[in-house]
Amino acid sequence: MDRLRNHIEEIAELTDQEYENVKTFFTLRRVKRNQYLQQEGDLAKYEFLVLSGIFRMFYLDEEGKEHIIQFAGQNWWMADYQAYFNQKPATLHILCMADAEVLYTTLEGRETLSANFHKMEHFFRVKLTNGYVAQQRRIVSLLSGSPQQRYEEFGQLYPHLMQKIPKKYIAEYLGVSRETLSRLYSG
Amino acid sequence: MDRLRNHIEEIAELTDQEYENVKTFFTLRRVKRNQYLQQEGDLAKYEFLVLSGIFRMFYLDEEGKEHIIQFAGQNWWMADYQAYFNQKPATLHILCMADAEVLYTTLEGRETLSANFHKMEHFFRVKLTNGYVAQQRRIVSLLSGSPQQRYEEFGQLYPHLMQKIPKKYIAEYLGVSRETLSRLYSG
DNA sequence: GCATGAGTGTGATCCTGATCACACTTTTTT
DNA sequence: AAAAAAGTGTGATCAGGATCACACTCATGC
Repeated sequence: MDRLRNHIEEIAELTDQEYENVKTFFTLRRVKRNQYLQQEGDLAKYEFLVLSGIFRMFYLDEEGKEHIIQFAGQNWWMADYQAYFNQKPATLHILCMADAEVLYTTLEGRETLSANFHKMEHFFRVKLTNGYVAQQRRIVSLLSGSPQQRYEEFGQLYPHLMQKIPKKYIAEYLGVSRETLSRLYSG
Repeated sequence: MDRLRNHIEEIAELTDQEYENVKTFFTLRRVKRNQYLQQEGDLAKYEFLVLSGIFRMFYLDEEGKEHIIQFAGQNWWMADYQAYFNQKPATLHILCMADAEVLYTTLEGRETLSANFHKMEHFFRVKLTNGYVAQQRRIVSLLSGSPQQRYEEFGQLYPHLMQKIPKKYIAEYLGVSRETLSRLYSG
């Protein structure tokens, strides 16, 4: 279970003792394909670090259409953060797309770790920074790019996801119908 | 110039001595309407905390069309963070829309403050958290909302900006033409 | 205070991408 | 191995919103 340690130490080195303490805040959970990690309406009590497998997090609109906010593969963190940070019911679903293992923690865990270990606060800040930048880039892409451009950009940023994930869902991530996406390369 | 202190202390209390040190990392700059704080191609050396005035940050596409990533009013932080964190040339423009005062700092400033003061790392983490949540919400809105819904949501979230900012730019923020936006309420 | 430019409303037309429909393939499940 | 379900390609049609054009109002800067 040192995968957690390796992951953290990409950003912040921990002593053995520190790590022993840190790891008590995380719990392992195995999830099978098509299981929900969270559904709309559930209290967003946890956030997840994906150790293996793939997830998608999406908003289900009034017409029952999915809009994918995020995919998450190995070493990605994932939560409906709006709900999580306010400890409110989630508005997003998190669904497993390939058998997975995740570590989960609570908001209290995150905040306690941040308060007790400057290193962990640093770790979370850096992670958040990266996430913020990725989202800013995505907003630019959604506002200004054609479906074509968005698709190509996705392929460049996430080549591994491109292979593993059905085009259908990539379309939902890009905000384009699957038919239109299909015509981008077959047409 | 205690506006900085007040702003920080909404999240982290500082001793006088700490604050004296912290403030040396910030510099004040006055900016007039229609001045650029940053243009595409400039090294993204600074990030900005707006003390007064209003800015817009936008991407200028190949056809010369603006796509607004963010507005920033009092107490908002703003930068082309993708460029800033990598110390690369900016791809976004930052333009003053109403006479303003800003404090600016450098990436080195941010990182030094974070390393030297756990409190400041906390401050930045909390700020980033809020920004991350706001962006996640915006992505949901862009993916799933009609222009109508996006417009209403904007009005609810930012009533003050709604009043002060020409509709034209709100349209650019929402990813809708100004004509379409106009017809949403006049039609 | 006048002139220029910026912002806005509104009609007419166009076009990109959504939707609908269906056939075919591949993967999962039992 | 068969059956069900999920994913994909592609044609036909539709529609939401973009674009173009122009008139009018309101700031703003000289």
